[in-house]
Amino acid sequence: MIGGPTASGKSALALGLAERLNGIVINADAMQVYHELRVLTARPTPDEEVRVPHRLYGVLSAAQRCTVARWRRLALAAIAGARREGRLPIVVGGTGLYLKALMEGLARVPDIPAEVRAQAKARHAAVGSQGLHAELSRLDPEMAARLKPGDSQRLIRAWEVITATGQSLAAFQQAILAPPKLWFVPIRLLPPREALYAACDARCRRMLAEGALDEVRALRALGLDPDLPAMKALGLRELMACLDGEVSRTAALAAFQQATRNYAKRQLTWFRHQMPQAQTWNAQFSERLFGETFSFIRKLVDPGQSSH
RNA sequence: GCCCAGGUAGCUCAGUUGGUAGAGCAGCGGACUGAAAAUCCGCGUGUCGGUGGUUCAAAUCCGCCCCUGGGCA
Repeated sequence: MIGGPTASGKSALALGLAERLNGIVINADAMQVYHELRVLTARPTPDEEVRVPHRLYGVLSAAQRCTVARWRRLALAAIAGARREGRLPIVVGGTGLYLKALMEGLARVPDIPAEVRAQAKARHAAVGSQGLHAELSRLDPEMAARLKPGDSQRLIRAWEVITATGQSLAAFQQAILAPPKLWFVPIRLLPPREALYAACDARCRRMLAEGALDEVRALRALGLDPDLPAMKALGLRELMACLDGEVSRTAALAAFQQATRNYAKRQLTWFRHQMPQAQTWNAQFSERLFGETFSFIRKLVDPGQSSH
C-alpha cells in the first residue's frame, strides 16, 4: 500500500514495483476512478496500463458518485482478483481516507435513503451550518459536541444518519467493520516541501500542455450536476473560468497550481498523522531510495530471493 | 519641470475627528470513517518609504527628500 501527496511519485513507484514483482496496481484515488478525468487527475497512461495491469482507474462515469464504502468494495474485489492470479496487489493513491478504511475497516452505517440525504442538504441550505449545528445539538448531542459549527459536510452527514436511522453516527463508528484479513505493507511518500510544490506546479503546467482544457470542455458538455464528486476535481473550476473567458490562461494555471499546492499540504498532514505506521520513503526525489524501497519490498513479499 | 494619486505583513489593501496597526489571500501547524482533489480549526511585531519638525502622544498634521503610477508641459 502506497500513499502520499499528489506529485510525490507514488504512481511511478507502484509501476516500478509492479513490473519487478509481478504486481497489479490498484487505484486508491477518489478522482482517478472517474472515466472522464484522465489528464486532470494524472491517471496512468494507456501505455503504462499495458506494461502492468491496472485496476479501478476510470471505472466509474463522472455522473456516478464514488464513496469510501463503494471504493472499498471495489478494492477488496480487486485485491482478491490479484491474489487469485498469483499477483501482488499494490494499492496506491492519495486519498488517505480510502487507504485507512481499507486497512482499518469502516463504520457499518446503513445506506441513507436519497430523500433523507436531500433533506439534510436542504436543511443546511435553509438554516446554514450554525443552524444545523444547533439542530444537531438537540437530535444528536454527542456528534454535535465533536463537530465544529462550521463543518458543513460532517454536520450534514451526522444529521442524515440520526434522522434516517435514529442512531448517532458516533455509535456506528464505535462498531467499525472488521478490517479484511489482509496483510498490508504501508509505505508513505513525504517529499520535502519545496520539491513537492515545484512538482505540483510542473504537473499542472504539463496537464495544460496535454489537453486539460479539451478534457474540461468535454466534461462540461455533459452538463452534470456540479454537486457530483467528480466535479470537485482540482483545476476544473479554474479551467472552466478560463474557457468562459473570465480569466486568462495564465491566471487559470496559477490558480490551479495554487489549489494543487494547498491540497498537497493537506495530504502531507494526513499521511504524517493518520498513517503513522507506514514506512516513509522518497522514490521520486532519490534514485537510491527507490532501489532501497524495491529491495525492502522484495524481501517482504518474496523472502526466498533475499539472503534472509 | 509642474500638478494629482499612491508608498502600511510575502501579495492586494483597510486604518474612523492624532492615543505606537488589522482583514483577505499566501505561508505554517492541526483535525479527519460513506462528497475526502471534500469539509473544517488555529497561528498576524510589521524600520506604517526616508528624514526633520509640531505634540504629553504621529501610520495619521507640517517641511524637505526618495520611489511608483497617471496627467500637464
